[in-house]
Amino acid sequence: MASIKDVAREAGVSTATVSRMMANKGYISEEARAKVEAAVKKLGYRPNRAAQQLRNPGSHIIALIVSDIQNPFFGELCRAVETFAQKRGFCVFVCNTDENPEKERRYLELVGQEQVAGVIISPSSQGLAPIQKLQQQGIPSVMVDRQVSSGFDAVLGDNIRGAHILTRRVLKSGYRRIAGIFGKNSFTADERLAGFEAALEENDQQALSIQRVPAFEAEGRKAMERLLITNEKPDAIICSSALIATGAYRAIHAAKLSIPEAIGFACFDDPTWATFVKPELTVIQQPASMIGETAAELLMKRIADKTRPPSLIRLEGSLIERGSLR
Amino acid sequence: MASIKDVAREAGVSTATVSRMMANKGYISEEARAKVEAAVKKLGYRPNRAAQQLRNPGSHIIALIVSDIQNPFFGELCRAVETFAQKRGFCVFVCNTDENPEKERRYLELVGQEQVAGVIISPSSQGLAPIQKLQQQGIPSVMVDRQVSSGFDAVLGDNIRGAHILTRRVLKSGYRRIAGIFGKNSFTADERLAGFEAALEENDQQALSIQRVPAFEAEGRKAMERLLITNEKPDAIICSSALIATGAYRAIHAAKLSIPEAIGFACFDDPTWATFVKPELTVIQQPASMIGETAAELLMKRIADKTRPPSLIRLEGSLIERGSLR
DNA sequence: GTGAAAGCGCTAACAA
DNA sequence: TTGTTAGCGCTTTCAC
Repeated sequence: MASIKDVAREAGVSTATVSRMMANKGYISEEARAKVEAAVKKLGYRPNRAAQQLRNPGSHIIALIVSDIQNPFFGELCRAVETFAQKRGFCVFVCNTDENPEKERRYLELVGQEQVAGVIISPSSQGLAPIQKLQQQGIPSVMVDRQVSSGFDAVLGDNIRGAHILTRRVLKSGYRRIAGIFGKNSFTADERLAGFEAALEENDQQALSIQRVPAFEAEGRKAMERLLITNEKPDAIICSSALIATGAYRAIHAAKLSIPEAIGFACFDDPTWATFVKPELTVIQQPASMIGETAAELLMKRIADKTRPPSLIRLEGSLIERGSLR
Repeated sequence: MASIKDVAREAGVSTATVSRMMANKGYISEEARAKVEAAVKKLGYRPNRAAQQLRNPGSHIIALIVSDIQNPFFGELCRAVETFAQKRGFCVFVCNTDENPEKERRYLELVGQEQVAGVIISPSSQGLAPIQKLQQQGIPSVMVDRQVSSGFDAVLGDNIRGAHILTRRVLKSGYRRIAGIFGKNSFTADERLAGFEAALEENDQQALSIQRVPAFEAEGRKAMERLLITNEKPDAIICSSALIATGAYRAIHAAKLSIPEAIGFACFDDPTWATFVKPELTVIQQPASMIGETAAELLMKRIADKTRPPSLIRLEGSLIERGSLR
């Protein structure tokens, strides 16, 4: 790999001139410029980033650390972040932690070393310490989807309100034996559960049953099956995520229960299959793109001004009424 | 940020000793080790990657450049690559090009500068030049899902054979007016089309109609609608991807055509909704995880030995027979 | 408008 | 076992 010295020699100028020319800084005679350009081309010279970074730390890279790259929510979020960042001249590196705190720690450390301009992260519950370290290094960061501590920038879905709205909608249809299947060890599931219970309480109701399970399809199915063999069966179900809903729906289907008559069904997220089943599913759609874009924008602001006070932004999802509730 | 000098001074040793200690190289007395460790902790010292990289180029990062991070196929592939790479002590940065050759060029250049250990890429059709540049820089790379040129490592789905199998299956059911809706400007769609036509020809048939459209749901729907208003309607449809199939299926549904009697339906990919519709969809499932893992493994091999001859690996998908064909 | 030279933080000979 | 030193490739004064 040709270095700046090689170019300087080839062009018959000093390295300083080459450097100035590469960075478009300072004065350069047309003659020198032409010579350097020719040499650069001839040698296929590309400045060494490591050396540049050693001299002037910083980069135009944003790290986006997500907990599950296969989750369509994060897919949509990634895309939104990317699009916004590109517009501002930043590139995005996406890292997948698989909800694994150890991987998360590794990636956080890695991006710290790589001197990224900022990081957007959906932190695991144990993620506070590494993020604080990031702050200490002076690397701007914003959390998305989950908040592990206040005092940092964060962009979240309004889970409580979303659950509240969805639950009220279920009640409005006259369902009274309402069961919920919610994720376990999950920030969003906790919030959604809180909204669910609050809405119930405000209407002097209480949940028939609340199942908390790992957010996998199989678990959603098992939970639903459990619900279906009890003496007092639920007449409506709320699921806290698409994966859980997928399993729960299959169980209902297998039991040949008619929706919405025998049982009402509603969930968070809006998977493709929601409009393929009959009746179609009533859901709270998460504003994933909006969250991503907002987070990217917030990060840019913090990069520009590290002293601004942290903001917490809540973005509302929308209730999409289809036919799975009476 | 504390530097190695600060640590050396604090510990009362030379920078060389600190360096050796950080890298676990060479001999260090217990005493020195303890002093350095204390100083490191006290100062919160972290080696500067840029400086390290300047001295010893290279990293343990793999770049995974995908054309559409929202596509579940790539989601699954990412995860597989990640899992394999982590096992070998590598981290993965995922970049999303959105099928945009300009973004692709930028990312390829970026990861070249960042001196990643290797790159796995699903290249756009214009992606040859930047990849060759990568090779010149000596950065190992392997292509997945698409091949833009031979002479490089590549791991691909066996699209031709997959389409061949699927088409034969359609023929076996006695369908004879078979139409195909295939992606446009797409390597995989081209291959699938070739397999489709070959299978037809081998059975002395020919396609009733071949639609080539951008791979979006709306386009799939429009193509299907077009097919449905012709005089001679197809009695079976093959779609080259999930997104196209989604739209096509909606059009069939809207037209109240019964599957598989009035019209047979089959497609590539295995979206969640494939088992939510009745009858469930017969599909060719792509071996996304397998492709990802194989690509990661191949990349490791090339990193270890840059002179090995390039391999081209074709991985078969599996025909999943459900009820959408007679 | 240009060049000489110092130095970013680190590592690897080599000498002690 | 440890320290001294040179230098990785680049940018940036500062003097010419």
